[in-house]
Amino acid sequence: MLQISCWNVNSVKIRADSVKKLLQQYSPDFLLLQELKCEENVFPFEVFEDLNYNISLKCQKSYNGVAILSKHIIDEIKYDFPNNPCSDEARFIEVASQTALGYCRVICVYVPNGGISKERYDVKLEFLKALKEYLVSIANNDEFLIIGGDFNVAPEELDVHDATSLMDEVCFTPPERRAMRAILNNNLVDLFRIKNPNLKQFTWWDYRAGAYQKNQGMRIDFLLSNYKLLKYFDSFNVAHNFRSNDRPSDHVPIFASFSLNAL
DNA sequence: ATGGTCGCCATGCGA
Repeated sequence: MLQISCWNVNSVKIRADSVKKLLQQYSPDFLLLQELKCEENVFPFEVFEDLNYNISLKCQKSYNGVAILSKHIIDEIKYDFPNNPCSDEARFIEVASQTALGYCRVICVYVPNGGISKERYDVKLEFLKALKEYLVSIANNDEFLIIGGDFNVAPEELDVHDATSLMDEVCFTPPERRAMRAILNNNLVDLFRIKNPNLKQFTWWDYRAGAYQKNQGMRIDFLLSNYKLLKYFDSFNVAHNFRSNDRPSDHVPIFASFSLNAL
């Protein structure tokens, strides 16, 4: 049994108790967090200290920030990938550990939103392209590989509430969708979609305009695996009830479980 | 077409 969870928390300090509850309730082997929004010296280590997770961080003041919390001993750690156009921002962390299934490489990524300006939009496309090149280079290695994160792209019409009205909106423009599909078409599998081919299920709803109440969201958070790990894929869960919490993140946690019995 | 809400940390900016 191997379970991986992924959540854009939109401030780990505000959401620390909620993160702790997730760890206690689900006990994932790995928890991938995005948008920590704090520096390492104010990360709420004390909230998690009795839970026996190894915490790997890439932090940045006020913005971005990614973490991987692991039950397993961290054997390798990387803080960047080749040709990342946002190397000065905290958007990527990678670890590798021995697990019950075997040696497993885990990547946590926070793709730029790209909605601020044309320049940032172009940087987003470059980021996705460089990330794809990196993932292609490692996907067929003889080890398990899982990538999770907030990709800020909804690749298909089924991944948004209203494809017609969103066609020119950032996160759903054709170039972004092509860049995302290029990642999904290169030896990696969109674990939610392979399990739910026709299900309209979102992972993010805007705080504004009652978007959650109207279920006007997008599926922009993903867990992807290589084919070596896909063989053991068991189940996928979107914890959409987290969006009803007091002071929710605008994203909800997602979970993928793998088991030797899945074969 | 506009503005709606959060979280950063003290003000507008990013999402």
